[in-house]
Amino acid sequence: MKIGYPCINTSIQRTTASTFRMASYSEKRLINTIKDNLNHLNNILEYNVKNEILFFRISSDLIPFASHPLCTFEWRKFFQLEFEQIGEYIKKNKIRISMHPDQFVILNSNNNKIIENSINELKYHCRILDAMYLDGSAKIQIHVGGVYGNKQEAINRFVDTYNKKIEGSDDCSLKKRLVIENDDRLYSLEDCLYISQDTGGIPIVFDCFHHTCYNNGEQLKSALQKAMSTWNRNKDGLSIVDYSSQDLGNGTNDKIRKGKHTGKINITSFKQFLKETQGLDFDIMLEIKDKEKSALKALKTLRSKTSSPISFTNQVGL
DNA sequence: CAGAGTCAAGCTGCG
DNA sequence: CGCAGCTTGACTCTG
Repeated sequence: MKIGYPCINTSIQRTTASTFRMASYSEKRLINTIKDNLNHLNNILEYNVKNEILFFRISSDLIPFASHPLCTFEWRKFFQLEFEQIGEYIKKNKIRISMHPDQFVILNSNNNKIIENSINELKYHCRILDAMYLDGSAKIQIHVGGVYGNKQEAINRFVDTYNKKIEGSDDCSLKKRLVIENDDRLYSLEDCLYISQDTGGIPIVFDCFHHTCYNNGEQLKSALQKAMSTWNRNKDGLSIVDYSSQDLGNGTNDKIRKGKHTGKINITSFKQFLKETQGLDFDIMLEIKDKEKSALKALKTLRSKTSSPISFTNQVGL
């Protein structure tokens, strides 16, 4: 079991800008930004290894405008050496890597142009992981998409796009990396399981918090086991679980939307989660605003659990 | 230099 | 109908 956090490290000072506006686009600016971003990624990974955080989600902003027609620069070729070095570091330290494209990636859109743009964006994510020569355990996770007034049709469109348009060639390993995640309003775990079957087994990232927002009455552990059954441990690595909890606000504002992520980890809830899922092994991505701070706390909690007389079968580093 | 306005991209539910 | 929310505010202009 590894514990990780997404995209940003709040403890590492950064002086350079990580992205820029389209109006400021130039090849020179692009190259400089990518250089800084790769350097910064390297610093984060070193921080993580030093602190034994061995799971990390790489930001989709690593290469600004990568899937935009405006960007014709061959960044993969230009930075091949840097990508390989980072990849070596990742493999040497057995770091788990994932990516999560943003909300604009919609494979079940009823507009072909949006599907095309989405696939280009997915290919961009895939090229990063391929450039680092990471295996199939380095995943790209997306949501199923919109409902458009008819869920069954929307699901069918997702399956159709996946089966016909997602490549699985050596050149682009997208199919072996792509995984779906249950969301908090539209596609439940049950919907995802249905899609997994129809796609010949796309793995499901179990988002624990989303599951509490939207479910079909399954208990946590059995729900998690169902999601885990869609993963092939040899090809896909350990199952990934997204963990967060509800933002309860500061007491003065009780209108916080259901589904909003919390600012920092609640250790009592986290312990409860570990207790309820005892006996299962998976990697946990903490979707929590204070990032590495919560990851450090969670790791400490996990360690104290594993070394306590009440033996947990979850073990760090497996 | 601080604060406000704006930023490539989609969809949904709320007020 | 505008806006917040989504994995994350950051960049850039104005005064």
